Amino acid sequence: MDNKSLSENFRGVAAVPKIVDHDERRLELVDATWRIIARQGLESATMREIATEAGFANGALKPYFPTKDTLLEFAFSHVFNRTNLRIAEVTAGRTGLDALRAFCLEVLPLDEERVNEARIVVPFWQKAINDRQKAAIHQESMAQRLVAIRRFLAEARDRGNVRAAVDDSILAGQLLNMLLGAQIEAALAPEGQTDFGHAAQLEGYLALLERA
Amino acid sequence: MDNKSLSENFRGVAAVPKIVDHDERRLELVDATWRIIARQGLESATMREIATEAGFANGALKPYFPTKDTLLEFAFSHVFNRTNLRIAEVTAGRTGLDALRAFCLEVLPLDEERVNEARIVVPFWQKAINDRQKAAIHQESMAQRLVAIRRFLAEARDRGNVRAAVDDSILAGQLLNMLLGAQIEAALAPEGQTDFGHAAQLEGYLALLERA
DNA sequence: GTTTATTCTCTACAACCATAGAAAATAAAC
DNA sequence: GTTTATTTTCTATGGTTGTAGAGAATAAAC
Repeated sequence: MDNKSLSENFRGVAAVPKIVDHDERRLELVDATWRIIARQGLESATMREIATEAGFANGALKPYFPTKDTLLEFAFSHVFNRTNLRIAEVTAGRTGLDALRAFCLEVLPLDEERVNEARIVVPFWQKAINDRQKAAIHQESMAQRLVAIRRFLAEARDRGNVRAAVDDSILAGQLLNMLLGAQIEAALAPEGQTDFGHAAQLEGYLALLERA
Repeated sequence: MDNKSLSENFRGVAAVPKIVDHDERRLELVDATWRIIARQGLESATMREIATEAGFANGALKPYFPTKDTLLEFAFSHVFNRTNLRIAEVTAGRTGLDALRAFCLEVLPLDEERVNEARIVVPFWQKAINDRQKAAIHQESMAQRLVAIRRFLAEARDRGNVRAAVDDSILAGQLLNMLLGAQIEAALAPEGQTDFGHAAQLEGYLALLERA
């Protein structure tokens, strides 16, 4: 009853009026949640506030998310998935250092949208510290990114573009942590600031890989 | 009346009984807060819980911290100060890469105490996103650390131990972000895990600096 | 023991929260 | 218009929180 899927909603046989696409509505609600957290912080993301932001009254959320925790988990997952999709798009067709650069430029908080993403992710981390399920969401994404980075590094090494005398898995960990740190810096910066020198840090790091 | 300082408390002249050292009590309360956040997370750090953890009843905190926000801000500042003091101790008498290594090893979450510190810092970041005053605490500490890192790098360069063709201020930013990222990884890891390969990442990074 | 200033406990309160569910509104099908 | 299943509003409830303040407990000084 709760997890109505797309196909169930569009049953054209029975003469039953059904207007809302549940999956789509869930995304709408997640989007409203996202906006509130980015604008006013996690503590303002109450069920009432989310409902209002999405244009509904208090109780309208329950048919789509049975509890607040369900909603938040879905929302956080969605942000990670969206970023991962963007990464996949941007790195498609690229290899080696070129792909690695595109990957990092897509994750770094270089514009307002990704600074907002950082403002979502940091509250998520706080929740994940004491919630194994949320921590797993993070760890899966990170593991996935580590694999991608290592693949790009291996390609770059084959081509002679990476000569660093340091193991690739260590380099990948360094880079991933740099990206996480950049998100913290961006999330804590005063409203409106978008340049933190992160692009230069990335180029500098790639230069280190080539020369050493 | 609220901000009684050490000196005011120890007035030996008037015949007034006064038992509690207010400054010391504040530290006790901050310590209790610290333990709760490390053990159960920020959301469990209610005034009641903190009072109980410190061995008092609900209302006993108010004479020492007028509001919860005052307490939290003091607590977070204290964690930063403690870390900065440890850094100062450990780097005293060292210079160059040697000092840089000691600095990083002191910040990285390499043992349970510093993993707990990470579990304090991440919730702090979440609060700081929408609180300019708390964000300033973070930014000051980071600025201070950046200066220290740059000094060590300059010393190492003078000695020929750093040959990277990348500006020192960029290197410092990279390293600081790596350290922040490491704290996130540690804070989100399952209870008890203390090895994340961060020490190897540090050695790898220092190797990059020497060779490039 | 009495006095006295301080410290702490305890109860109370108003605000806010997530959640539940009854009732109203809605819109397709006939 | 009527029926019908769905969607949404609205009100209520139980729990938790930060904060306030009266009173009890405490311990030094005499």
